[in-house]
Amino acid sequence: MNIGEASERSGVSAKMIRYYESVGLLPSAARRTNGYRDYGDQEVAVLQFVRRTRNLGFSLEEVSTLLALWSDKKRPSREVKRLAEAHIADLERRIREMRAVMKTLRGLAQHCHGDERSDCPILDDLAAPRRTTVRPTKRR
Amino acid sequence: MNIGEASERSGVSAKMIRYYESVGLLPSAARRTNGYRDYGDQEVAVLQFVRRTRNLGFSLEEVSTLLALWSDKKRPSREVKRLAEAHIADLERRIREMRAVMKTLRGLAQHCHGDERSDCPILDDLAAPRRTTVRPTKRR
DNA sequence: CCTGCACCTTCCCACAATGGGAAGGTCAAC
DNA sequence: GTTGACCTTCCCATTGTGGGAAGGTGCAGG
Repeated sequence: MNIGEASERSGVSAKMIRYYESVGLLPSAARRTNGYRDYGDQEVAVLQFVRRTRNLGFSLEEVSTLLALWSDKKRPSREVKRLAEAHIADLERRIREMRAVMKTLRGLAQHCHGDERSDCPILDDLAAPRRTTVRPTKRR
Repeated sequence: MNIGEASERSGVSAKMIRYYESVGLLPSAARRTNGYRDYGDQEVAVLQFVRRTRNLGFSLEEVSTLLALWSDKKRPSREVKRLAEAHIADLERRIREMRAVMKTLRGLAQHCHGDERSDCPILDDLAAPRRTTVRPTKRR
């Protein structure tokens, strides 16, 4: 089947399928005589795997690792689990950070009238924080 | 003072200070006769405002708006509050999404032995999900 | 006076992952 | 044969940040 149909079946855009191939996440697709890429059910299954893994927030780097583990029938499941748990820990860390930011923002917004008046504790605090503000954190 | 000192005092890297200027977030800095940028306490205060606002996760676009509101003494505080609350809502949405993903991942990881054995429900599920998986969501 | 070092300048490159779009080839249906 | 829906590759933009090159400046010590 053509890339369009593979895209539709897998839920991965044609653009991304070509991109994944170009960066080596996927093997080079078979080509027809006219130069068109040619996909089978096997390839669509891989694309779906990629899409689902991406949907869970894994980076392409991690997807690549998971694809390798997937095709390695003898891999210890430990490795997969470790990857999943590292990802969970990462999500937890990011949520904690976002929560801290929210807390600060809520505190600020609470004291802001939010009406016609011009005095605004939010801006005042951004200009010179009264240590209720969260500390900077590594971004990712 | 030179850009290096302004950077140190504000916590914004020299690289970023130049970048912010280049994209119009900040006005062009004054220059010495030798071409070096020259900063005063005023400018450092602005840089600190930017850094703090960035630390709260606002985009440069939003920082720009907040800077404008900050310098407009007559703005209604409503506008600032609205921006802050929109940002809070955005954080909430993203946290909800990440939580859903975490739930899925925890469920998968739980059923994976994580030892020498090779069978792994995580990979199995990525290959063909048994509808405990989160649905795709708009990324941002 | 020269040298070295720390600073400054601009400019280009890279990242991660995705979309937009141009210029051109192909194929099927009408 | 033309039209329209595909496909191909290639380049550009995004967001925000850092790395690094090539070259100018300024000061301190010899």
